[in-house]
Amino acid sequence: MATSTEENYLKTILHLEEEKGAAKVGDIATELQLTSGTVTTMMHALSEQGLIDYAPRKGLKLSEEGRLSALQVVRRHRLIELFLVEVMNLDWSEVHDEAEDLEHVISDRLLDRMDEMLGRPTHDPHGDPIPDREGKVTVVVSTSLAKMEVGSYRVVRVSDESSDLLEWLNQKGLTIGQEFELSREDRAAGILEIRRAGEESLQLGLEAAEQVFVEAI
Amino acid sequence: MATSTEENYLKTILHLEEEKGAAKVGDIATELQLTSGTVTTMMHALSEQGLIDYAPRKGLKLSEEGRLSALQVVRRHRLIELFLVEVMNLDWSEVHDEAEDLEHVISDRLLDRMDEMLGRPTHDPHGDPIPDREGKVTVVVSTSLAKMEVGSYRVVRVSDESSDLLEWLNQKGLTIGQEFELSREDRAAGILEIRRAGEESLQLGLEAAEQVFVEAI
DNA sequence: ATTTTTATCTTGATCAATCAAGATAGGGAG
DNA sequence: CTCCCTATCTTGATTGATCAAGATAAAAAT
Repeated sequence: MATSTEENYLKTILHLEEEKGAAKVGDIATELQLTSGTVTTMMHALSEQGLIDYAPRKGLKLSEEGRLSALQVVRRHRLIELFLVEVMNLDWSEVHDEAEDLEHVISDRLLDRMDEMLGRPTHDPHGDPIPDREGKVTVVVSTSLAKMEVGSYRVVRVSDESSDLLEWLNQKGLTIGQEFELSREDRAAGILEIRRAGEESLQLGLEAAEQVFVEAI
Repeated sequence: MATSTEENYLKTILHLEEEKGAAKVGDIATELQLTSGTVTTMMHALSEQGLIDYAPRKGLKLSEEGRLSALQVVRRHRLIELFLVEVMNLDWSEVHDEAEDLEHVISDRLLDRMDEMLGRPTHDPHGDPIPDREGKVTVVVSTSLAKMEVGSYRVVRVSDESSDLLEWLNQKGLTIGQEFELSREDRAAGILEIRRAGEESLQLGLEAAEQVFVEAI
């Protein structure tokens, strides 16, 4: 139905709606690295197909149908990422781009095989929830490490935007589920210190900590 | 480099060159279900890129570079098919279309993981050879069952053109490596009879037998 | 040698996705 | 209330892939 270009627009709109409450033409353009004129054109096309409610200059939002389509794309993306990590033994830092391409091409049949093989998982390698076939998502409650005070925490999610960060975290063993102690927060210097039993303590910049989401334990 | 459309043209040209000695504009058009005008246009583009040697109205053939590109696409296609059968447990009758899409999208990194996981295989699920990274292929000597006389044979390759036939063969256990006896050839009626120890005998039309390649044992 | 056939080529048009450049509307500044 | 800024929109052009219809050349038939 939707072309892969359209799928990418839908995914971006969903992302922006979750991130900032609403998606604006300019933000979509920035995220997809396109000019706003191009985005405007596509908004008409998506509106035509009933995938978004669009009132020129007033705003736009995903229709129920559009939201479901977007969630299916997200589902494909995250299942593929998990498959690449679990089955193909790729690193969590290198699966995003691959999934970005595969998500538009994989058949429902193959996707279901992956899903089955992985035991109908609910979360991808970065801790993001995998929508089920009906588009339902299990919400993860977590707060950015950057906002936390000294105490004990568990990593529940890491933003997959920066593969450099993912690589570093992986190397340091700070993966999903990992428990640690936030032993020092030096806000002035913008540095957090992390400790784990039997490991050297780690220093982490606030920038990076923004991307790591944890729950208290 | 080449778009996936171009990759499909290259693959088709390679296929026709192997099949009939040379690829003609009209045959490419038939195989890809396009008009010959469209193909002519693409011939200019491929020629421009040095992927084929093209003399309008006189003929065309893959250049060395084009042949290597085509072989890489074939390699991707066949490795993916084998992966889908061996790892994802899909049936050999349903992997062709999936591979057709995936072959243009999968990264070299992921492809190599598959290759490694499968133990650097040399043949796909239909018995077709998988070109190596340099484009070298291990040729399989085999003759169509349709041309054979009464005797003992082993299945070494099956054309993957008809998924119906593949399904039927699979159901009857006539898979790659299977040994059997051609017990009767009734050319007039266009029917062959096949026997295997402890199995009921099978009747196979010449049409179908054309697609099954065997070696004498 | 002339005609006919048929494959191949060319041309003009279309569709999706895009950009650059210029037009416009709506919200805030004065 | 008027002006201006900025986000959004419109327009005209481009690129890749395609088709339909008509032109042409090479081969085959007479």
